[in-house]
Amino acid sequence: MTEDLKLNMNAYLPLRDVVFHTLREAILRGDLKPGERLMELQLASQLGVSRTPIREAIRMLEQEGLAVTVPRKGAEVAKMTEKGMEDVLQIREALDQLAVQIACDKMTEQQLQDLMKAKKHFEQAIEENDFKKIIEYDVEYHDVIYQSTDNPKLVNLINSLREQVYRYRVEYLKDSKNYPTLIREHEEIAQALKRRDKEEVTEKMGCHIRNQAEAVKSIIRQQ
Amino acid sequence: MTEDLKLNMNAYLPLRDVVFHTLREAILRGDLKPGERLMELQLASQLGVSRTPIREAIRMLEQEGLAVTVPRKGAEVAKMTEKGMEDVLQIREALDQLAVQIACDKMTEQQLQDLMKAKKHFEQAIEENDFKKIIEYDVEYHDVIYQSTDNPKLVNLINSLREQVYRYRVEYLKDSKNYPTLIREHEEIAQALKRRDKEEVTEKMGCHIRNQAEAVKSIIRQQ
DNA sequence: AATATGTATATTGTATACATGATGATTAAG
DNA sequence: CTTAATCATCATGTATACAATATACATATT
Repeated sequence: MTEDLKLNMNAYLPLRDVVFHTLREAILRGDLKPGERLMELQLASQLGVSRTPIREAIRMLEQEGLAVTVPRKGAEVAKMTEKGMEDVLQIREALDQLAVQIACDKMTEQQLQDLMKAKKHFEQAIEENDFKKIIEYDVEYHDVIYQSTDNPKLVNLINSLREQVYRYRVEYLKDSKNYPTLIREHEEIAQALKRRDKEEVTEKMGCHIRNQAEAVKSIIRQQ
Repeated sequence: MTEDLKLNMNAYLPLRDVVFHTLREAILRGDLKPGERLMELQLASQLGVSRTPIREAIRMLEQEGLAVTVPRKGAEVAKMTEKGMEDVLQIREALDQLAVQIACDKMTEQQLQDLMKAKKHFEQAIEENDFKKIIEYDVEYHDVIYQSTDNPKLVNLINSLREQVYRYRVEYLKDSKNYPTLIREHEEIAQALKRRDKEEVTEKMGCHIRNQAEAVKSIIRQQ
């Protein structure tokens, strides 16, 4: 709550959208922590806008699953239980597997190259121990796969599920003992995609998600 | 637009929620048609509330995928293209298959009985040609399966996908030549669930969704 | 005739005022 | 000292007022 949130006013966008993106980022970064209250007046004065765009942004966060509001009590940043995380990752496993299966059919040569590039950058970032880049290229690696499905609704859905894991997964990516596994899994998935081997890639993606699930759940338990 | 929308004021809920549910129902019933504009002032006067709850409800509809807004132009009921429907149903196939797979493990005897009951009611409604009940028990049949997964996030997700198909699927359910197939598929799925045969139930559910996909797509083409 | 420009009007965007309900502290009763 | 009641305060819920922008139509200019 002590953060000084700032708006990116450059865009010619309704304030509600700017506020929405600002709050969303703050939640994903962990600046706004799970359970923290989202008080309209306070946010309004911090961001220098009125309550109206704040309220509308909160409605949007709500539907994204990033905020929860109790009528006449107010909104707070959504908390994630271990069970909730299990539920989310169960869905993500299915959708990520769907994504790679489609990718086997639709991925272009260009996209395969982009995938290899993201993979390589990810490995370099790990060597350099550049935490920010590790996250960035991990996200990009998966993005290439999602984009190749040519199904925007699937991409949106997975992204909104990813957001819910994101806040906790950061800890997982900070722990260097996980790196060898991650590199290997990315390699295996990429190779299977190159061979367009649906069965193999489905299996490997399943492992990849399930490993994350275990790690993230143990992080939640620690809290 | 000529409809007289009415609010269910009985509930002790913020107006935005009441408005949200009202508009959502109107969209799903087809009273508000795809592409129809959602004008704040007009809706506000029709529903007898101010613009504020209308606006917040629209933000919620937006995130549900039932409305689309262009900044400074306004909101309209989301239109669904054939490609969009394909995309949605591709996701639904994966998630409905996930649901029945989980159901194989978790479904209780009670839930199996509820499933058979919904199936029987569905068949009766078809015999009586009671269109409203046909829809009602088709929804209930699938709901029993979803509930048995014990994964509320999955249930929510599938429901929001279902809504997007709903408006078009109604035509499919009106066409009596589809009934024998539907009855058979429900029977097959129920039997496979009873035997807790994951492979079989996955396959049957896939067929069920893909058949719907074809039908709904042809309905969209006709428009 | 075609394009550009101006103006009116309708609609959305934003701020603010007022109403209502929740929360917590204080006080009175037991 | 405990408990219940009351009230003050604060946050949310809702309505309305005002500002900014888009749209359509009329008019002018080339």
